[in-house]
Amino acid sequence: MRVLERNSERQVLRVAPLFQGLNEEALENCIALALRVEKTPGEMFFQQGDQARRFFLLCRGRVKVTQITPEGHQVVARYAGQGQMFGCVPMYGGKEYPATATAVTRSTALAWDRPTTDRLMEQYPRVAISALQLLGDELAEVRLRYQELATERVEQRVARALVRLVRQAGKKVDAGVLIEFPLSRQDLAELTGTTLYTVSRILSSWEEQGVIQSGRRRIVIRTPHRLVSLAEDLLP
Amino acid sequence: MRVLERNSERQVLRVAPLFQGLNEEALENCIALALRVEKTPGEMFFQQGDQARRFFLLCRGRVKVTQITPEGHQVVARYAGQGQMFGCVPMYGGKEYPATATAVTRSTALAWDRPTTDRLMEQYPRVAISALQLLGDELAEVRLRYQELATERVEQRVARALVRLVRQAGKKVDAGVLIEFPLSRQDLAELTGTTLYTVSRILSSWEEQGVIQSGRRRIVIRTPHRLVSLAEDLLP
DNA sequence: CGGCTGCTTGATCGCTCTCAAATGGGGTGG
DNA sequence: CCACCCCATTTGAGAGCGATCAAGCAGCCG
Repeated sequence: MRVLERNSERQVLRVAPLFQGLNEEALENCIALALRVEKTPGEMFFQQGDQARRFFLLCRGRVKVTQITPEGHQVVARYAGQGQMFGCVPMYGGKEYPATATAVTRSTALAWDRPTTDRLMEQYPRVAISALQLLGDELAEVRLRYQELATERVEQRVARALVRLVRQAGKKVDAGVLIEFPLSRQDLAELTGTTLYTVSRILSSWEEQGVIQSGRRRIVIRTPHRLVSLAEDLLP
Repeated sequence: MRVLERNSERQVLRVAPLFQGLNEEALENCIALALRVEKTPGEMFFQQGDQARRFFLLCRGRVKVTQITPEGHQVVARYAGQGQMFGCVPMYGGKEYPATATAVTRSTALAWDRPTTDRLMEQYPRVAISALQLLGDELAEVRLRYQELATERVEQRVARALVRLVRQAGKKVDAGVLIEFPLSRQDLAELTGTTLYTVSRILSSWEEQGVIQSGRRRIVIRTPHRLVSLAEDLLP
């Protein structure tokens, strides 16, 4: 059992972007230096404001990354999936985590502490290069979402968010495509910069039109192409 | 003259975050490999969609980085100042520039093409580390602005934007603090995700209250502390 | 089966966008 | 040096998107 888990983690790391180009020996070395962390839904890997001691790579599950303002407004920065990094502040010298990471499904991650991180990047420059690339991609992603938030209507933003979630966590079921982790209206609202009420109204209207089918913290897209045209703001 | 310019560029590079920790010889080497680019106000270093051949480091002047949506809505990502990088896509392997870079004052930058960039990062790992850090800082900055856009009112966002601009481009004059490059209401609107009309109304109201004094593409903050409390949403 | 938690829906309000028109400052060309 | 024109800005009026508040509903877990 223990060994099986270790092996599946190895599989994830082998294809994780961060470790691309490393040979088996290097990979083994990285794994050996990692700490294994497991969380159940609702548990947190770290909280906003904590000392940033480690960075994480998600092997299994789904992690919600959120930020909260002094006034108590919460926004969802992203949902991280298998093979993605989160809490990567230590890689670039930040002191505190600027966000909270919460498991939304049972999740296991590998974590490296700060000195180990530095050592790895020194020893395997490819890792630093990959990190640079991943950070760049993330920057582009956030910029895009910023632009959308600044210029698009709520309905379109919600559609876009769903399209993205489908791409990274969609699972075919007979009724359509299911987003395979619990996702409330509140979550969607915090992901798109609106309120739970508005999201609820939008989803209700889509349900009437047969675009989706939803339940409590559960969404199935029945006609993905229709959702995409909503996201692109094409008139039906 | 030529030599004087070269020397001032050297000064900028010496303190630029990207090249921190490099010795004189390494610095000279970097300079030697760079291309010098000069632009007058309104000219562009590159446009969104162009092949990303080089990355830039601004030695003098001010550069506006903008993105435009398919529907033609423009947003300002940031204003880069002396010593900052822009167009750094090549550092992390992107193909096209995701934004346009326009000089707002007479500007000179040094630029490195893609192979040179790779070589520099290989030869001087500190540069890669610094780049990682700078990218990380920028990511945090964008995330913050995203959060603000999602949760704050327009007036507060405009106040925050002005506070930031004062910090990075404020110049003491007898009437208060001047933002030392031309900045229109339209620019401010695109920087804060609102319209030129709303910005105009807000600035008019602030002018009435004596917080600022403004003219055409010109803003002086008379009472910076009042602006800060507007940005933090403290009641006066 | 009870209660908690998430969801729906109605009513209302107000911030902000939109469109229209006028104003004015500054630079340019004669 | 002056006049003109362009562009940034101001201001008003109106509409509407989406937030807010208040209730009621329903699935699900213990």
